[in-house]
Amino acid sequence: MSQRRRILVIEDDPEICTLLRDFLMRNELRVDVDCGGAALDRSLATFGEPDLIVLDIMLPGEDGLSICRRMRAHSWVPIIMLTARGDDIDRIVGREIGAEDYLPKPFNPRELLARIRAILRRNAPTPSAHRRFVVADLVVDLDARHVVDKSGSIFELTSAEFDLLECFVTRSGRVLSRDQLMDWTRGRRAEASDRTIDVQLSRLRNKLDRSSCDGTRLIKTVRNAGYQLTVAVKELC
Amino acid sequence: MSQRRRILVIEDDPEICTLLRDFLMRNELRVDVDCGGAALDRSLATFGEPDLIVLDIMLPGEDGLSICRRMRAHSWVPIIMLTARGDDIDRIVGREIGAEDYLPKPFNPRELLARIRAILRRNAPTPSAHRRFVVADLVVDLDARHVVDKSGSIFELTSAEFDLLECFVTRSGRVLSRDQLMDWTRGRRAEASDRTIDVQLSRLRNKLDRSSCDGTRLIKTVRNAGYQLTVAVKELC
DNA sequence: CCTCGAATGTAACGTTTTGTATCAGCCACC
DNA sequence: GGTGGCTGATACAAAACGTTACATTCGAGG
Repeated sequence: MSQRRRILVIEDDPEICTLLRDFLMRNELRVDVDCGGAALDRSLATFGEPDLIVLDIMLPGEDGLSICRRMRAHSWVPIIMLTARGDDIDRIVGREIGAEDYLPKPFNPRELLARIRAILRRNAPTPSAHRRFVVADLVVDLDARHVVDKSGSIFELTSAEFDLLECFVTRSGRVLSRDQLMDWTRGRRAEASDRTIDVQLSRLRNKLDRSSCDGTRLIKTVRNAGYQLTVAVKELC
Repeated sequence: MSQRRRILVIEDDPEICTLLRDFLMRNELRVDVDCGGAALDRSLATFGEPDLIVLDIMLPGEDGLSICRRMRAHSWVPIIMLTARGDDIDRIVGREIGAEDYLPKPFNPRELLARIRAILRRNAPTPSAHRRFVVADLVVDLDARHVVDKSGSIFELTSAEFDLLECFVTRSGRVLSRDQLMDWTRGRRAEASDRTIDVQLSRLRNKLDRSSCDGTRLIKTVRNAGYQLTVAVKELC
């Protein structure tokens, strides 16, 4: 993907804002985050239409539904609404509002990413291939959500394990704290105790190190800081 | 989606109205819903003839039969009548009334869609091809509502199974929640228990994975979120 | 109208995945 | 060597999910 697609996020909760901006930017998307309908208009005037808009339904001032309807009068930029449980979904994705998709809060950032990618792919001139990464002698396929080992045999991880691995692969080299991993894999539904990440990581290590030949640990512990993927990651095109 | 066909629905039950509008719009059709003969005349005057009319036979005021007969005096727009059990079908589709097709209430929205598609195809300026998608080594034909495997042999799915598959194929890559799948396959008559989707999906997986060679599951589970089709989907033209 | 069989929904049970608690080992520091 | 904070591993219970069996519905064909 030579040219990064631009996503505009309209959201008033600063915590979700940073979470989304970080998460999406690490995933090859250009992201503008702003709050409220006025900001949207300003952004459109300055930068033109983005490739996709993520729009919270509950905003101070003009609400998301109204903004969406207003957009639809003159534009068909795909819009994903962040809804609350109980919102009238049919109306939102129907003709009256005209959103392209919706996502009930609280949501997993990965799920939002999947929806964004799906919509972008649908609107793309050429259907884009899977995003795949080489890690040591393994190949991690983020769209198929599996790992291929040196012998070529496919290797399934559980949902949580793969989420973790995805964090490391797309942020190769960085030390990731437990809090960050928690945020990125669960999107701040984080009620789980801190040690949960440790256990998941232990299970992930078990599977990875068993299938990757050389005895070294791919994911290293950084005491008092978190974990770190210590091998180079190369993206396949 | 170069040109959406326009459907006009004349129906007085508001529940069926919203149901049909939502369901049909999600299936690439432009839909106007209105109630009663006067509304029909108004709509014709404003927007011109639609590509097809869905007409309830029981309406307050002028009934569907009369409206249909009146239309036939000057127009051959295809009309599908929604009939009650016991209505005289021969008369309705016969020369006297002249409807193109009929559907007894209560009906499955999907069945209505199939009939609409059939008629639109029949009346299409160019005999339009089936909408077909390649999924792994299978070909999914949305209009024939069947699957063709690599060996070329046709592969029937049950109605509900195909509905599910259609959701995934037309929304490739997205994580689809159970609620969404419920909405899309039944048009918000969702009285069924949550686990129904699981069972249907299990049955679908059985058939798909048995006929698609490579051992991996085409549809993966995303814990706490739903299901996801994890292979690239290419549309055939 | 009745019967039959396929398709579907529901409930129950088995399996996998996940979160938490617990204990043992490690390291830094005293 | 002892201590306390941190981490790894394991066990176990709870939750989510998969699958099967059975009841129900629906439609075809007599």
